[in-house]
Amino acid sequence: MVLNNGDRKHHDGGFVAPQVLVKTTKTPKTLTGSCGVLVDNQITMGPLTTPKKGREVGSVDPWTPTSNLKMLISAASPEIRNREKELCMDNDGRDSLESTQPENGEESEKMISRKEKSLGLLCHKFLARYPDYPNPALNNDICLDDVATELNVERRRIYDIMNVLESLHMVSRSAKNRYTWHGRTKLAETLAILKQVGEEHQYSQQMQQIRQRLVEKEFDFDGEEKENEVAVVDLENGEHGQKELFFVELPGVEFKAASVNSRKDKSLRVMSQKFVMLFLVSNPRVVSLDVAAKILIGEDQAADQDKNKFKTKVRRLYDIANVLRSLKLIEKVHVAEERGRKPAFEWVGPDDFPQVIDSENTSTACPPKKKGVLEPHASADNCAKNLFSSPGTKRSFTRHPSLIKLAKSIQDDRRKINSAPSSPVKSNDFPNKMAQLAAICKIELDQESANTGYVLQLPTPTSVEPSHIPLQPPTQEQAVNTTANPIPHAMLAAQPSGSVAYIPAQCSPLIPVLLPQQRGSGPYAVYLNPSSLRSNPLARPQPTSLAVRSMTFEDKTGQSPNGQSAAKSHTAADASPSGVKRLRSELASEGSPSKDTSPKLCEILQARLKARRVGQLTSRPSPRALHLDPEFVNTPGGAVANQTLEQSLELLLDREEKVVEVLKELQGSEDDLLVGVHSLIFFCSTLPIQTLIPAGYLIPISQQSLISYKEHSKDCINNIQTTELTSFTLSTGSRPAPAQEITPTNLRLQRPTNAASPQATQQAHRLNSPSPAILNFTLQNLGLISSSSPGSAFATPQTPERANTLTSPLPSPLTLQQRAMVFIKPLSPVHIQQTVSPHQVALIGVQQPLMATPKGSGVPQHSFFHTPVSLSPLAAVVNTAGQSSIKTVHIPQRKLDVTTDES
DNA sequence: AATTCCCGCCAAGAC
DNA sequence: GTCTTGGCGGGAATT
Repeated sequence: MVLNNGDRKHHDGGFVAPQVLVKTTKTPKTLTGSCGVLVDNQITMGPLTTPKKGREVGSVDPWTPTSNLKMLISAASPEIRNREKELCMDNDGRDSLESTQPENGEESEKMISRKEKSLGLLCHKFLARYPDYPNPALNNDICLDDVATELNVERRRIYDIMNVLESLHMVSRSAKNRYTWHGRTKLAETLAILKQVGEEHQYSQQMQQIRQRLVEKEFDFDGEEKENEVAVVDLENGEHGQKELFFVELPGVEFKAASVNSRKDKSLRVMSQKFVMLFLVSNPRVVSLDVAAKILIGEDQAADQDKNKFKTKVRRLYDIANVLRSLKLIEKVHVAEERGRKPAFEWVGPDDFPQVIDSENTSTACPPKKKGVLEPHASADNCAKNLFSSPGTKRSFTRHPSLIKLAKSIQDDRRKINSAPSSPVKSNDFPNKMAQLAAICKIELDQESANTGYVLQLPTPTSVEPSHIPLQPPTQEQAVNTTANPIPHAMLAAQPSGSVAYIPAQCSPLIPVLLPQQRGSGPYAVYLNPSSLRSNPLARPQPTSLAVRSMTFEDKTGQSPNGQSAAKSHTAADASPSGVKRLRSELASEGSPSKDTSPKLCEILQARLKARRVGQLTSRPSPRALHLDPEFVNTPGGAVANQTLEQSLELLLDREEKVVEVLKELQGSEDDLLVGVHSLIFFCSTLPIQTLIPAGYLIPISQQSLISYKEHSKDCINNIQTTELTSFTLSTGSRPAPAQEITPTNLRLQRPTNAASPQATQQAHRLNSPSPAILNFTLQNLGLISSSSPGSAFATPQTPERANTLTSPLPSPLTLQQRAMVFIKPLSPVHIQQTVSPHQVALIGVQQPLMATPKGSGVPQHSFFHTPVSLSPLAAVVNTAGQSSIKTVHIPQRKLDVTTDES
């Protein structure tokens, strides 16, 4: 009886599936999957044929093989039995999904129909298990295995559901095999953001064009027209809307590559978001499948090869739609057309959401799907120049090969991230790496020092030590003082080589953005602080209380902007307080002896990062955070007031001492200071002018959370020391602000806006718990972020100095600042990857407590994001270019994924 | 015939 | 090697 049913798919030719499935008429696939039992009543067809189901089988004999088999199986396997029970129960309950229970052959047969196994139904069942508005205090952990078992489905199906839910931020991945349920708590925000992004992309217009085209196509062929139309759109949008398409066009390889590599990370999620965007921006909230598919594909491509692509896209769209339907966000409808009716979906979900973000602020992202091969270095340079050189210009960077490369790297990272949901505790890794790092750091430091770069003095190679700097989120007031902006800035760290700019975000206090680094370096993390940007565009960021200072590594190339250099030096000097020395001395063990020269934590960190990076050249820190397509944005950085700088320095010094102490403790306990570094702080004094940001998955981070974080930062620090720094938990589960995607095009939108500040301030004042995402983000950033200030770097190749100093004058006013989008991807492990950062970046590592939950931070008020998995949250603040005031960004939390964009 | 979409192969990356 | 994740598309089920 048993037989393997042939697999249906034998791509290769005959591949026989090892798995066993049971396909009985009656039983739905309950047994499949892990159970592995299988039998088919029928012998199936050869390869390529799909096994027939139910009825057909039924025709054979419903009972016989299957039922018997089942019985046997169940007898043998309690697990199976349980499943069956569960199944029944489920059915009973809600939807009358009918039971697939085999008990009756006949009934089962009926029931078994495909519908019963539909993704929508499955999603329904899944949703029924969790409350729409979960109590954050409770454990909202979702274990995929459990769910799959309970729902009696293959895991594969669960992934589909989770990906869609994740795109709406209804769940977030906490670890391998684990997700955290958020329910609809973030839905409104997410939708608001998606709407904005969609608007920015001008999806509605695109849809119009496509519709027209479709109509036209019927009669005449127009390939060219399309392009023209597209071009028009692009002009308006700044192109980002169409970027995807462009990508496709490029080498032509993209597609292939993509298919090969496939798994473009989480494309389903990206698709899901975009699909939702389409609804949100279209006026009659109706979107037909074909139009959606075309937009999602980038329709140009469609021309050719892409029938298949289109079909595949449509399939996926159905998958997504089914989940969305079960979420009651859309409904299936049909649109009448000349030729008949076309399948379409209508949005029935919430229609008005608080407009959290300014449209301008939002950024758009493009999916990085394309992974074209790019030229390595050259492209990187070009990219930097082209992209960043002129802040004002908005071009679609996506097309640039270098961009593609970036996208690719991002994807890779994402993939890694995704695939490896590492457990939260990766601290283990650190030790091993550390040893290498030390050596590497040394070498690199030496080299770098030779090169140029550090504006700050590189104290000593020894500094390599992990600089753990306690993050202190500057209090709001502090932040304000320093920057004059109530809101912290976001900063972006870029690698030396890479181009990066920071973008300020209005929406959320902090928006971390990860940028892919071009060269081996990891992605950049950027935090934007909307308010800060606004407030003082010119002012330079100061190292905030965070005290981390950025260091520039490298940079041979660029020269830092003049102003920056001065400022930098200044800060550097200040920065290195006695505490630093202490650190050094302690750290000295690792590396070269420390000197009196004011070593800075930042330097140390950078060095470390760099070293690490070297060690991990291959594995770049991933820009995990980005889900969406990466896009790049140019943002002019704002300058931060210098005045505040000094003040901030003082604070910094104070904190440094604390940090030092902490570090000491850590060393004592840990092999490596770096180990377990969870939080990073980046300061960017300098402001990068432009930023490239990959757009992707959006994850909102609330300013409030940031704020709250700041408020508590001190406490946290203290706690950290005591608690081992375990959690930097900023994140408390409060609602994050929505993230936006940013596209390069958006950049132009940017405006230096001082006016906005009031809002920002208000927001800042709100207390929100920091979103956990932020923490995660930060962590990621650690590895990812390059200290170099992209903007400045790119914009001004010449700025070696900027890197070092906190201050870097921004050539351009803060244009971008306003909004920041964040895409957060859940990272589980916190690896901090160090990248060489040309610019100043301050990182602070806090040891992660293994498995420690975020809540560790002493801040009671905030409930942590409960993370099922313990991920250590990282907080990072980055300043890149310096000018912008220092704002501290803290990101709580463990996973992230998000990228944001903004315009 | 067209639409819908289940199913599971298989690649990628983490262990 | 195993396991997790998820792209992908054949082709069955439905309409």
